[in-house]
Amino acid sequence: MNSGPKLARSGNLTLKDVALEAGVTPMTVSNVLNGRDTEVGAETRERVKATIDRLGYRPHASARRLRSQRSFAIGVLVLDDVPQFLNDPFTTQVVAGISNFATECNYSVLLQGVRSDSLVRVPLLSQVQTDGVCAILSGPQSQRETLLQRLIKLHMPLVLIQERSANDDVCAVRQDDRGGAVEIARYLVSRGASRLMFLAPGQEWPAITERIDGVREVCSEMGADLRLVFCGAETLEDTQRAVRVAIEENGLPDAIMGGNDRMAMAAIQFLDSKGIQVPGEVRVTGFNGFDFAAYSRPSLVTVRSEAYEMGHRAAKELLARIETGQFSASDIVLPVSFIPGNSA
Amino acid sequence: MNSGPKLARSGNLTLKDVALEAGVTPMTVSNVLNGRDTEVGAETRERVKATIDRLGYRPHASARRLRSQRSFAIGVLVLDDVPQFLNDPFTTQVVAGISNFATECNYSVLLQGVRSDSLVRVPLLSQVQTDGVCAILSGPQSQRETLLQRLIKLHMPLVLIQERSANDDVCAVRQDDRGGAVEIARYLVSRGASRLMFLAPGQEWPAITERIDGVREVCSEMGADLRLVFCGAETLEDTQRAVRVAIEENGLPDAIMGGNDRMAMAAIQFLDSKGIQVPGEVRVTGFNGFDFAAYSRPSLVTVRSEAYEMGHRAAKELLARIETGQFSASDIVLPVSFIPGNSA
DNA sequence: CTGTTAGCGCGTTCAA
DNA sequence: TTGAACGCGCTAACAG
Repeated sequence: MNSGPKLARSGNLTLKDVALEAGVTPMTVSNVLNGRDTEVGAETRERVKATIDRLGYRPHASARRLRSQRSFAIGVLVLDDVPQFLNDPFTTQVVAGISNFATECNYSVLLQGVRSDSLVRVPLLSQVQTDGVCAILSGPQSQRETLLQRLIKLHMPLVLIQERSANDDVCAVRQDDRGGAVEIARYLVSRGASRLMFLAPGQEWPAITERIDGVREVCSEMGADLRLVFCGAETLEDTQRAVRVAIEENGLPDAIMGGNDRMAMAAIQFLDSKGIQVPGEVRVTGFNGFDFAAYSRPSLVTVRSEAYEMGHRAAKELLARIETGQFSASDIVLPVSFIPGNSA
Repeated sequence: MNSGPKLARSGNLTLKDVALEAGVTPMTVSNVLNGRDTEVGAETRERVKATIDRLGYRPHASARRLRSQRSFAIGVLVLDDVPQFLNDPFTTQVVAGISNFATECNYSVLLQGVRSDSLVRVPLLSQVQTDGVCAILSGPQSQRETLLQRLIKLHMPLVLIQERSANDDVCAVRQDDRGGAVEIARYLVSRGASRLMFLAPGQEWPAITERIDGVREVCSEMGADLRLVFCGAETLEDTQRAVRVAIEENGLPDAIMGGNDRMAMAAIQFLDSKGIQVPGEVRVTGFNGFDFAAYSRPSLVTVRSEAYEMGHRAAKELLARIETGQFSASDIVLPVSFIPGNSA
C-alpha cells in the first residue's frame, strides 16, 4: 500500500503527492489544510492529516501566494545609518513585538535594514512580496522623508513607528514622549531644580523633539531655566565631551536630563569621575528605560517605553488594515511609565 | 501614445502590462529585469527600463519563486523562551549581520522567534518558503535538540550559531569561547589570583561550557582554585543573590569571572554596595563585550564577541550552500579579542 | 534578437 | 462531497 509518493522534481512534495497517497483529490487535501471542515468528511480529514504528517508535507508558500494574491507576510524596514541596525533596544523590542503578533496570526515577517545612502537593492521595496510594511525610521528628517515618500508610493498598507502620521491612510504608533518628559521635568522642578540641562542627540528626530517640547512647557510654566546640549552620536565619549564643555561654559546645572538612558548614564559616569555627587549636587534622569538602565548606580530615574507593546500594536493595526481595509486609528499613542530611582 | 496600462485585477502591474506599454513581449521585459543583457538590444533595454520606472512596476516575488523553484530568501529562527527574543545584543548583532549579507545578495530574510513551548504555528517550519535557515538557539540542551531535529528533518541548508555541528551537512558558526576564557583566566592568575569564582547562568549552554572548560584548564595548569556559581536567569537580582550567598559561604574570592558582561556588572554593583574595592580586593571580569559594557565603572576587563561578523559569515556560508551545494567548512570558529580595563 | 508555448503548486469555480 | 479545468505572474526552452 505504501508504494511511496512520486517526488516532484524539486524534491518537495506537492498537494498532488499527498492526495495520491491518501487516495483523495488535491482539492480535498487543500480543504483539510485550510481548515474548511465543512467541505470534507471527518474520516477523510483524519486520513489526510495522517498522510500529511507521515510524508512530512509542507505547502509551498509561493504557490499559495501567487494563487491567492496575498502574501501572508509583512515587511519590517529599519532605516539606520550604521550596519548594526538592531543595536538599539527600543528597535529590537518593537521588532520582537511585531514578529510575535504576526506569527500568532500565521504571517511571516521579512526584516530588512536600510542605510540612507543605499536605498537601492532593497528587496522589500523593489519587489512585491508582502501585504504591508512597518517602518522604523531613524536619522535626520530629510532621510526619513525620502524613504517615507518611497513607501507611500508603493500604495501598500503602512505603519510607522515613533512618527506622526503623514496621511490618513498611514498609521503611526508612538509613545507619549511629551507626557513622559513633562512628568520627569515636573519631578525635578518640584524638587527644587531650576537650572536644567537636556542632553539631546546631534540629530533631532520626532520623539526627541516631543520630549524637548514637554520639558520646555514645564520650565516656562514653573519658571525654570532650560539649556539644550547636543551630544553628537549619543556615544559615551560624545556625550561626556558635550557635558564637560557645557559645564565649563555655564557651570553646574541643578539637573541633567538625558534624552535617553545611555546619555544619562554617560553623564552620571562623567560627574562621578569629577567627584560630583549624584543626586546631591546634580540630579540626573534618563528616558526609555530598558534592562540595562538597572545597572546604573545610582539607580536611574527614567520612564519606561513599552516598545514591545508598540510593536505588537503596530502589527495588529497593520493586519487589520490588510484584512479589513482600515486602521482602528491613524495616530496611536501609548503611555509611558515613570520609573523612580535615586539618581534624582 | 501613453494610453495607460491595463491594470491587472490585483492592482499591481505585471510583466505583461509593462511589455504592452513598451511595445515588446513579456520575455523581453523579463530578460531586462534579470540582466540578461546579451538577450536584448541596448536600445530596447533602455526603453524597457524607462517604462518600468515610469510605471513603477515591481516584479511579483512569489511568481518568480514558484517558477524558478528558488525563494531567494533565508529564514532566521531564534529559539528563546521569553517573548522578547531579540533582547540579547549578541543575537541582534548576529541577526543584523545575516540580514545585511543577505540583502547585499538580493536575498530576503524571514525572521521568526520561537518559544520551546510552542513549536507549532511556525510558518518558517510548516511551509516551504526559504532556501535555507540560520538558527540561533538558546535555552537548555533538550529544547535546542528538539528544534534541531525538526530543522534537520526539513532537509534544507542549515547553519547554526554558537553550536557545534551535529552533522556533516550542517554548518556551525561560533566564536572561540574557550580561547577567550583561557586568556582571561591567565590574565587573572598571572596577576596573583588563586581563588576564582565563575558566574554561570542557571541553564548551561554550549558556549558557557566552553568558557568553563577553558577556565578549568588554566586553573589546573597554574594551580588555582575554581568555584562555579550558578546565577539563575542571569538577571541583576538573581546574580547578586547568588554572589552574596557564595561569598557568605566561602568568603571573598580573589577574582570573579562573569560568564557574561551582565553578570560581571551585577557583581561589581554588589561588591560596590558592600564597600568592597574592585579591583583592589576582588578583580572582576566579563565576557561578550558589547557597547553597554563601556558604561561599567570601573571599566570592564572582558573579551569582545564579533557577533556581527558571525552573522555575516553564517549568511555567507548559507548562501554558498544554497548556490554551490556546499559549505566552506562545517565548523567555523571566529576569534574573540581581549579588552583591557581597570576592573581587574 | 524577438515571439511562442508550456507549466511551476495551489485554490477558485463550476459541474457532476 | 468530489473531479476537472483554469489561471495567478513569471521564466525555461525553443522556434522564428
